[in-house]
Amino acid sequence: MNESYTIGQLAAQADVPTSTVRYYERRGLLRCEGRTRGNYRQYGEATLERLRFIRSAQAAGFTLVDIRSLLRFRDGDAAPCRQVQDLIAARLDRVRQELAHLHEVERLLQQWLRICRT
Amino acid sequence: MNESYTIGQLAAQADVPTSTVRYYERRGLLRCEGRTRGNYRQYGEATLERLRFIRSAQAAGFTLVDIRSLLRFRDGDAAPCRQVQDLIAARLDRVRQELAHLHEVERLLQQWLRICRT
DNA sequence: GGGAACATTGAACCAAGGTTCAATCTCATT
DNA sequence: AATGAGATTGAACCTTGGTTCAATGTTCCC
Repeated sequence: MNESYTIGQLAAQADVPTSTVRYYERRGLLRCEGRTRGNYRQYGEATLERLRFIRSAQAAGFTLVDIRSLLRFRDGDAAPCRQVQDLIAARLDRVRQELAHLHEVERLLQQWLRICRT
Repeated sequence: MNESYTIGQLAAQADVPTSTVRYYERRGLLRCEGRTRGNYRQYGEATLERLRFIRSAQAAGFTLVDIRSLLRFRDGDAAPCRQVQDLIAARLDRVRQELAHLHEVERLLQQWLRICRT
């Protein structure tokens, strides 16, 4: 029913500190949808969704700069998607490299542990 | 034949900038084995090996602080190894968590890519 | 209307792992 | 001896993703 959140409510819904929400605003990832008489930020559902998207993109390892690009695509319905595909494909590549590297590291650490136990 | 490297030679052998070698010294990971008349740092094989060890431990994801502990063990032949085992085991745990997370991310990105291509 | 809880701002600060700078000195080669 | 490459130092700066601070203003509930 409630059409609008304060920054604290928004932050709580997305499980983020309010300081982080302001930080994202500084970085151009979020904007508040309005201000109250007392100059408090006001947000709606769309921004909550946007904030959750940011967090999942971060969890997928995108930088805030890349996330800004992802969001620009998400905003401009007419964008060619090509750039976004490239971003995602590049990230997927990196993830696969990291996976390979971590498998190597796992092997190495197991070996160190065996050596260390003797 | 050459028993001794300058900082630049050492750095080149390990493929690290000289600034990084000095930084490791500041952080207590390396010490130079002597100084020339002109106050240039002098290093031997042991330090080169040590530097290479630092780089591989970093590649395995240890922080410089943890590497300092690993090195302390490596230095003191009599140390109980227990601490080092714990460090390695902890890192191995983290690596396995990261692997699981990255597999999840890989799945997610593939899905995004499929969506994006439609 | 009073007090707690929450919001505002810009600026400074943090961790990690380095890099860059300025001014000066040393080393190897010609 | 001169020149250029490489070394010395401490201090300041960088990036990324935030957090903390101080001083002040607003809202909500009793």
